[in-house]
Amino acid sequence: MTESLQIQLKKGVLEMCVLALLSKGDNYAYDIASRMAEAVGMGEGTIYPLMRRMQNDGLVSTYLQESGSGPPRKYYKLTKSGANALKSQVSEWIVFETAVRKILGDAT
Amino acid sequence: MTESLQIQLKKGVLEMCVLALLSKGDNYAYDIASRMAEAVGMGEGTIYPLMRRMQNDGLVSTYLQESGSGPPRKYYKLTKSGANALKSQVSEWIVFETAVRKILGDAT
DNA sequence: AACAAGTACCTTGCACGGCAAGGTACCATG
DNA sequence: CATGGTACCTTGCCGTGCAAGGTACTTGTT
Repeated sequence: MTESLQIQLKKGVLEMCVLALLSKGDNYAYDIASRMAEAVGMGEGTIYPLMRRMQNDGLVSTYLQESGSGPPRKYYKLTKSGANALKSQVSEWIVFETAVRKILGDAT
Repeated sequence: MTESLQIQLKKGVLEMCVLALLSKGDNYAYDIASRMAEAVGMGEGTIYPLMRRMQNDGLVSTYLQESGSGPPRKYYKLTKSGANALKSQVSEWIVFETAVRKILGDAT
């Protein structure tokens, strides 16, 4: 029950984090998943539906590239609309985080 | 689609916030909902299932009290287990928030 | 040649929890 | 007696992360 907090916390934030990662350079899902797994414990099964959604929403575009080790990688690249989404999501995040901090108050 | 971010963000955090509010004094659902609605846009329909869950989990206990205006209020009071849950959730939150901040990096 | 292990892609079914909308009932004011 | 505020609660829906499973290519080991 307690560990479900972390699961729930991720919801909504993961997309923003992926956008932020991509803003620093194109990347492919498997690598994104690895980084996110380390940072916030994201599972691999999460990334592919997420990337698909983001592509459908026009936030990213894709291209294939050979890798030398394993199957070809599908790279994701931020679109302008994706960059805008990142900006607005970051500001929403900050508002939210500030509100939470205020509620927690001295409980920290 | 963008507004779903805020919805998703709330998941998991609301329980912690309610615990934090209760740590400052007993309160009843309707008032908690009003405060949370102002702070993070929580809907009223969210609070009752949440309080029920928290009671089932032994995080809060309840008692009734007349109100003079409307039906009697059902006050919620933090249990020891609830106070412990608050502490651990807050530290999880801080870890999480730090991780997110790190990923966002200079995107802020 | 055969096999495991690593990389990299993807899908299916499930569980959780917030929300909108709706409903009940009590009290005061007009 | 009707309106509006307080305060309780339920139902059904939807989004999304997860675990588990599956494919296929490459490299290293036996």
